[in-house]
Amino acid sequence: MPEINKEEVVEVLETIATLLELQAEENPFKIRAYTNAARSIETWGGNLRELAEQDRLLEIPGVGKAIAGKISELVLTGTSTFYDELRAKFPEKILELFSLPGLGAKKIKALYEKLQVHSIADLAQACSDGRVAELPGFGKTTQEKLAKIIGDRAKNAGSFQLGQVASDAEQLQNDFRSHPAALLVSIAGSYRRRKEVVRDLDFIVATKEPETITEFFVGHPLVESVIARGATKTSVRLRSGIQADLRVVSSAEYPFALGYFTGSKEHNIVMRNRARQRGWTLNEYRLAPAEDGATQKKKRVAEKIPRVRDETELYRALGLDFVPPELRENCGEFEAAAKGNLPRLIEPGNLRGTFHCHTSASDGRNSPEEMAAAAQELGLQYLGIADHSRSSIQAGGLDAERLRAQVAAIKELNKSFDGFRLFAGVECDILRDGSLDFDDETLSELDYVVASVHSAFQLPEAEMTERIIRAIRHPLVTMLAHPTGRLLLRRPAYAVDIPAILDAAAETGTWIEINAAPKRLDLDWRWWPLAKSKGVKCVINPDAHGVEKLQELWFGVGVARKGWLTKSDVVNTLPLGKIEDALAQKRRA
DNA sequence: GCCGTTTTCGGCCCGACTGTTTTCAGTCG
Repeated sequence: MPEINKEEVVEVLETIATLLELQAEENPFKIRAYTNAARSIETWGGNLRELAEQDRLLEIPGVGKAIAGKISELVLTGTSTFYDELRAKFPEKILELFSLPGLGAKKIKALYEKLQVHSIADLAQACSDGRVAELPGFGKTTQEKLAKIIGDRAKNAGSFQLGQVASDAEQLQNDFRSHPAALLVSIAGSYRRRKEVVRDLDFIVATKEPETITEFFVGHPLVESVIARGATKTSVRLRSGIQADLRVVSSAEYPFALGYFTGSKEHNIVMRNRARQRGWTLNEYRLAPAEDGATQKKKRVAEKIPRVRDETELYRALGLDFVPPELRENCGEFEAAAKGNLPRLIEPGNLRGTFHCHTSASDGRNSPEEMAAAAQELGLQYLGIADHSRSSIQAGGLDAERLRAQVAAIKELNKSFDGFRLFAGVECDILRDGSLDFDDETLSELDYVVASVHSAFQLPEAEMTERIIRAIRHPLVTMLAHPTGRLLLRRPAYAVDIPAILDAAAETGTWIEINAAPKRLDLDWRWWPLAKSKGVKCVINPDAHGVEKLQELWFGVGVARKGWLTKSDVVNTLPLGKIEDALAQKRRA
């Protein structure tokens, strides 16, 4: 029987929603119910299989009797009759049409039914034949646009790692802030929420001269072409390929626009509902009295609308503490904010050191001296050197002899520092059977050991989980690096039972890494609330292969914040003296 | 199909922009 994981369940539910849209006369709220359930499960920390076996799927918000039945069938039998039947009604490749901007269910339905368009390839052909322009609701412009999008598709894959677009985002934000007509400036959207992958950049600017600001935006050197330009909203394509949207608003509208366009969509829906409960309506410009009959029918007297000058006052108006953007995913932030229980999230300035860094001894570019100097410039008190072990041949992994030489060199270097220390470690491969790449004698000469998987990614989940847990249980292993091995937008996570990994880490006091390299950001933020509840400690590491990469720690802090972590959840916020104690204690345990 | 500090029925967030129309549907966020 095939194992179905959570991601696959989410995908099935999303696909059901998409296909239902293509069905004639389908209830739109039924479609939304499937989407809601998918989103809800995506962020649910529990184990679906366990829940299904105990008949407790209804505990997941947004999952009712019908959807619970489908999930249950999926996780217990590996298939869903409803899903399979739905899939069979439509051509296999029709789903790929949804990835084209400007095409939604209605238009795809028309293309499919009237032109027998079954795939992107079919659509490209229909465009070049001129058949698309003849469809009602379509036209020559649409046809040309679609043809161009299909042509550009390879170039603009559409999704970007946060780190790929950070420099564009920060530069545009800074340039807006330097503009004399810009009164208030912020980046919004998923970038502000520190999502690991973003599809566009959103900028909110308060100004009395919208035209001036828009003109400045479309003329910015980073801009390649203008997609749409209106009085309040302008969209452009940047040279890097990402789309950037600008909203110009008044100062009074700014906090509402900033909140609205920071999202997430799910967060905004709850915000609007809270406004409605108070007899108000919330949009991207203001809080206003609700005009609709619903409120009157319910004979509710609307509360007086308080003054809102910034986001904090907006949250306060709705009975909430200010919610940091990273937490705005409707994953429990409302319950906490209503009760005053939001955590004080870790900040970049809290980090005192970091552990997982490479040098030119393996596949890094700088020497330990250079890495140490860069770390001190960032204000860190310690840095751990953890080059690859011998099995990582592709990365120039060290054998025991070279490792000993490096340890000796680091000891020597440490004599030259004042108030700073290099730790000698290794990124030790976890071999296929869960054993480590060095013997205990070699490992015990180090200050710490980072264990990680670099081979045999295709193992079945149970075997992979057992392999990693064996390494976690090894008394000389200090921390587990990039626990799922994913490369964002390139390679999926290997199959592994993360809750089981977290249990083993909690039991042995082994730290779990947030790998801050933008291509990894692993362990994912969605797992950290569960990890924290189990008492697992986090370590934020840059996996730096050069001095400039140490700054990527910033992305790791974003993940930690998104995972609700505070300073005390992250071990490398400890100052030098205390981290030395913590390392020694782990060895004794 | 889901949900309920007012509801087990009757709701379900809402506005901008585009391209097609000649007053609006579709898409997007």
